[in-house]
Amino acid sequence: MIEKKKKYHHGDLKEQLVESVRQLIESHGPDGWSIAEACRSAGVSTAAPYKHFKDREEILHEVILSGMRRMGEAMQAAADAYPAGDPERIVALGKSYIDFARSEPGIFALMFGMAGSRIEAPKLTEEGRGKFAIVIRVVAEHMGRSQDDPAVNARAYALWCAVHGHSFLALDGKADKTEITVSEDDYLHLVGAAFLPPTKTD
Amino acid sequence: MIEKKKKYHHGDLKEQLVESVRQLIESHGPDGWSIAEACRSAGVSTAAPYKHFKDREEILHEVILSGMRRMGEAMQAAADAYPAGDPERIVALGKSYIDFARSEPGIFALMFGMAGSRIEAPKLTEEGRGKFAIVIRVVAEHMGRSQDDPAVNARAYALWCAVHGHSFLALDGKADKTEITVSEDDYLHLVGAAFLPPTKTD
DNA sequence: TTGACTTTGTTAGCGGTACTAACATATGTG
DNA sequence: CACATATGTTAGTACCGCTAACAAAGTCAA
Repeated sequence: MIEKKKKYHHGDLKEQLVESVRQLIESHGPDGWSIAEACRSAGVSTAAPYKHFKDREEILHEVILSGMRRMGEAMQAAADAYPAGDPERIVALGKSYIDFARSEPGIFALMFGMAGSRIEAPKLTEEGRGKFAIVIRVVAEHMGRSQDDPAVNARAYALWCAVHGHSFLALDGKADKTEITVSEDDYLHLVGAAFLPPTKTD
Repeated sequence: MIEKKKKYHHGDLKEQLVESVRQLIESHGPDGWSIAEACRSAGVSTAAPYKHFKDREEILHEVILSGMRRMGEAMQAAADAYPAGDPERIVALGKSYIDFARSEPGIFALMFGMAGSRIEAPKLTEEGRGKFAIVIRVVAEHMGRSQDDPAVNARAYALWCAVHGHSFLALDGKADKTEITVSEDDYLHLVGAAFLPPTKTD
């Protein structure tokens, strides 16, 4: 019975490299990784990755993309946990966003800080669009309006910004250690109430 | 008449290196710079910077710090352009924030994306605190309450998050090219009105 | 089965980068 | 002027991204 007999061909190198890089990013920061180090942890030579990726940036894209998919699933799950119209649904959606940022701060920073900046990756922007679509849909259902309604769009965007802004500021300790006294839960409810007054019935 | 006769001593290397790095960051992205390249543009050897900075990170700190100071001044100037209580004052403050993010996207990303992450720089967090203090003060004056009032704190924080979130999302083109239809001006007024209702008089 | 083709590894090496050590030159102060 | 200090240089180390040339393993049809 060969458990992990050293094979010449790794068998699953591409995915393992992505996972190794992900771990390195979480433990040493968005820039605290190298192809060489990921290779070491995967037990292959430093040239091996180039059979699967064009360059460093392409590896990073894959890592970010996997993060976006995880985040999208978390948001979807959070929204599904409450019925349409329940104000807590919006709050839960925001919480899932923030929770992801807190549990995977390195990837989160890369996803939205654009690390290398000016990344021209259609797949990434497409994934981002998909996540905004979730917010749009939840807001539309909450307000009982069409997803195309400008008011829905504006409020969904405002919610996104408020949640995203808090996520970012909370990460660096900007929110904890300065003079901010409002709790996260209170903040989320304040924001939800501000942009989605429950009196909306027309 | 010696204009720029090659002197052995540069005379102002420290500041010029910071400026060179700043330019490189704006033209090639937050990670698109190297000490070597900055040295080339300053006309010195690659070892020269180490007489002024401990390492790469310390150079970056200085660059980020200078950006924070510029941003703080811009915010202060924007707030000073309107009298206390004028709702446009809040909007102008938010605009100045966004304008800075747009005019210096590279530095902005580093300031809040924490690029290298986990930067333990008291001077940086202190500068950040100072900028939040501006918002607190403006909101307190607007609401006619003390700066210590929890309601002031919560609203100031919400405004900060909303503006910061928009700045970040707007930079990567996430806000322009997706289905977001609300204009920036409308967004700012919506946010301002949501958190600072003009009916506040008690 | 076998033998060609493809895939996925390897080693060796190039050029670029951060940083250090040892040395050289300018500046300022008694 | 003499000497200490500040600020530059050259030379060298170690690491990294990436490529080229080669080797082993998997695939598939005759």
